[in-house]
Amino acid sequence: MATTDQPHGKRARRREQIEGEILRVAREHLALHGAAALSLRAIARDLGMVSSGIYRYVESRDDLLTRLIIDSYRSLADAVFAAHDAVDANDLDRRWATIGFALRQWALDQPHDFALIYGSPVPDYQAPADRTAEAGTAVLGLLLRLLQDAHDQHRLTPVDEALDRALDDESLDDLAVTATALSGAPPSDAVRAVGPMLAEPFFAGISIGSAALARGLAAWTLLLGAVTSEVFAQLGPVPDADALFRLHLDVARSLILLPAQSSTGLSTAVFTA
Amino acid sequence: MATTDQPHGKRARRREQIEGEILRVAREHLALHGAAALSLRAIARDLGMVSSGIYRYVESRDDLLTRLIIDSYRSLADAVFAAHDAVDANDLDRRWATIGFALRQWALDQPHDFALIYGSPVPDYQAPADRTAEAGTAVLGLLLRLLQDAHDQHRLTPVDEALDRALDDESLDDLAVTATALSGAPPSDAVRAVGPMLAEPFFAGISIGSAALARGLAAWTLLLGAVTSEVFAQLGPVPDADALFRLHLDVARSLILLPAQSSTGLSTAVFTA
DNA sequence: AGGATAAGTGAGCACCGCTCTTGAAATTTC
DNA sequence: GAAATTTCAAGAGCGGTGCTCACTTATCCT
Repeated sequence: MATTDQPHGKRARRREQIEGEILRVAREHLALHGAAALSLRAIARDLGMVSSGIYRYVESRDDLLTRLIIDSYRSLADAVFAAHDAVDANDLDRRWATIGFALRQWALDQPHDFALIYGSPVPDYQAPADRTAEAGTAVLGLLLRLLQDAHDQHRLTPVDEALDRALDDESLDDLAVTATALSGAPPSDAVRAVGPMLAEPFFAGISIGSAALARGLAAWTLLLGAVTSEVFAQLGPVPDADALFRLHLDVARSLILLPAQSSTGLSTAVFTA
Repeated sequence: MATTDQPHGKRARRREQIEGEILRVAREHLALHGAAALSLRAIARDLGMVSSGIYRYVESRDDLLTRLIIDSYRSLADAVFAAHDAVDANDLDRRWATIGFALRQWALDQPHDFALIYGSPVPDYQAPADRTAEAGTAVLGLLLRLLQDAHDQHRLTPVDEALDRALDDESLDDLAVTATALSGAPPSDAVRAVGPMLAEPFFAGISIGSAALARGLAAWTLLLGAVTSEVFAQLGPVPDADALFRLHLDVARSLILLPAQSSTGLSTAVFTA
């Protein structure tokens, strides 16, 4: 009965290194030519190994894509969290703006990575949710925390606003199923209700009511739509993309945050300087 | 000097027919397997011609893709216009809801077509704007007309709302360049300012001010983001996707339309029945 | 009728994902 | 330490792809 479960000899070390190199070269190719042009043979060639050799490390092309997707989610989450955590936690407007700008900048810096996770799903297969869910929800979880803090500071856009009146009760009830706030509801129900993408850890301690969470989702959708529109150039060449994005970001902010007493337009002004 | 410019013999007729069949089969394959799996050889095989023969009719794979993109834009525009034009022109809320639901239904019915035009751009190349611009802007033009009508009926969400206050003057000026309303500006400037996607014919007779147009763009972005989110399953499996979409649609509506006196929630109620 | 033009054919190039066999190396077991 | 076992590199090969080219045949135009 040896104590070592996993091997650790020179072979294992070498394997780990090669796996890392494969992922590194794959990310290079992805950044240069996009996911569609990603070729296992080309990666193997770059690494000086024979084409079939790469299948010792990668199960299939889809498998490699899945790893890249997870990696991209992590990269995005790291960028957004780093930016967000460097901001005064009490400045809700700035936190929202920071999340938005960090997401946008990350997407513009590595458009192929963005396309990988928020563009059209690859060919037939769709990323196995069980491998991408955890990494994919991080940013959304951050938004939830922001909503919770806004709730605690009484800065949430109130429910009786115009846009909520337009939602009749039935719709709101439906939403309570779809995007339930889960105030007090056990996390297991959360997973069932909103699906694996919005899973357990992010709903812990969140209690903001279904309407607020619904508007949070709308803000998120608008933010993501704005970034998508810009990265994919859906409106053609836009002269002042910055201004357009600031508009979208501010509209989205207005869906969740009441304007602070002192500063209006702060979230944009901060980044205009 | 013959009077006929284009040939019309039995050869031309046959060519026209074959071109149509190629597009038809291509659309079949697209619907079944998606754009990434589209193969010229397979199409040629289905048509009983030898693989190289298809290059007499199609310049390249990208060329066929471009035709499919244009076709998809047309198909989408047809669907949205047909639904929209069957609605009372004075009922602005219902017109907006109809546009949104028609877009969503079209996207859900043919997700691969939707991915083709609103998903990640194909491999390296991006669709030549000069061939896709006209078809691509139709729906956006419809939204502009709706905004203009709202303006004329004094139903536009006013400029001094909270979300506009947040936009400082500088931002609004930037936007006036980006998404200028072009009140009175010559169409040639319009093309230069907003790019080929928002080209001449759609700005004829539009005079709603830059702020309203900016909010119109935000509404459009949110709508498109909502459809993208659903078609690409970006939030994972959502139990009540209908309710979530109605929420997004209503939030987007609130960005451009003041609630009518009599009916709140009408736009959703209409389609809930 | 005859030359120009267009369409169909098949071979071929370079690439792709992926599988299988074979021999060498590293590791584990005895 | 030697044998058995697992892991890996390498190569050949299958069927698929986009695309080109030379060649024949059919249609068109004068």
